[in-house]
Amino acid sequence: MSRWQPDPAGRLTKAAITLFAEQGYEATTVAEIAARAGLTKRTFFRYFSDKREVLFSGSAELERVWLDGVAAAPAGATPLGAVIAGLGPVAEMFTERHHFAGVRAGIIQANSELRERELIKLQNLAASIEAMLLSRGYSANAAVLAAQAGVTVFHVAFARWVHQDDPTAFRRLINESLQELRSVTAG
Amino acid sequence: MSRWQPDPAGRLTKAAITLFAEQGYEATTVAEIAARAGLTKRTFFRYFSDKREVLFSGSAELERVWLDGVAAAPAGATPLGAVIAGLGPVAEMFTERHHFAGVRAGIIQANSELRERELIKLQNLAASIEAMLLSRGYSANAAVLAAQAGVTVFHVAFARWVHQDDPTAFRRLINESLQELRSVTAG
DNA sequence: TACGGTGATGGCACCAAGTGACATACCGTC
DNA sequence: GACGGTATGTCACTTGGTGCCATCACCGTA
Repeated sequence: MSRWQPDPAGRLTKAAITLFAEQGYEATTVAEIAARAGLTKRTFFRYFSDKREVLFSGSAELERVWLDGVAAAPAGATPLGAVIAGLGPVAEMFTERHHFAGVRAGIIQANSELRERELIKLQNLAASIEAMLLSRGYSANAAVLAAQAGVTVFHVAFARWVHQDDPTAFRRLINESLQELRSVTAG
Repeated sequence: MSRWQPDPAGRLTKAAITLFAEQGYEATTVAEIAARAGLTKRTFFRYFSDKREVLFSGSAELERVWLDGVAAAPAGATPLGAVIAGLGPVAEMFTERHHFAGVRAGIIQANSELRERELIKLQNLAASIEAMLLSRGYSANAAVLAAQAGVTVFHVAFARWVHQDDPTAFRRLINESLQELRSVTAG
């Protein structure tokens, strides 16, 4: 029996999602997750700073893809235009993960601690986007609001996307949310 | 020495804020807060569901005042117009509490757990506002986005308000944030 | 004054999250 | 086959949070 099995973080994540889906987040202990992955509680906390974080390791990839997309937007774009343009690659990335995203979203929605963590991830994302917009030369005020508005559009569209069947609908839902935000703020 | 001193929740809140400001949130234990208020850890958790909640008991009042303000908006108002109109009474309410709000905001900003709790309070607020907008007859799509946009405007304005000197500037900052959101989403 | 009922508080045992210190196993290299 | 670095395990400990029951203060009543 080898102590050194490959991809410990991946095994822990898989074990955690299985157990959370089966018996709920609160009813699952870290020791249980670790045991299922053939590891110990102490090792779990070497890979994830806390119990919730095991569900959010993917947020780094979301941030990277989105920021790259914003950076690649045409120079003449409006600030919100650049943020929304960055969601193109994001929508592609999520298309293949519709089922997983649904399972994960179900787990998160069922627990308030996990919803808190999701919100702060989105807020950190907004802060990164804001910094990116500043580096593109937009004003500080425009950067704050465009980043917040963009994250709101993403959040609303994402919630709708996981609750319906077509995995390829994400881009359309983003455009719809954007138009709704525009019509609500117009005037 | 009477066991029954008045306003236990208020004493716990005051003790908590003092200790958090002095030595930080993490370095303060619940037992310490309770002892300072002349109570025990067990009693603390009878008044607050967890350690963070001691800083957020005021959010119920914010929600009540804001919702009442939305309900009192003229019938012909746009959804976002009604939400922003509801911020009038909110701005009045906060004006007298500028110093306290600043101390509290400093504590919250210094700790990521507390920022998480603040974000979910805002999100719950948005959900309540959304329900209120639905009851006023707006469409579901408009209600979601107007509630989100209104909370974003409040959040941005609040953050600016606690970082400057004039306690009466809240209403002006709300209007500025709203205009910035409008100009960012225009087009 | 005595009495009993009600509700708030204290005390205790307990579980789970999270951390620090140290021991131990694996892996490559020489 | 010895060696050093890195990942893992073990153990002890603190703290947040909860269930259970005892205890105390208050209040009405006789």
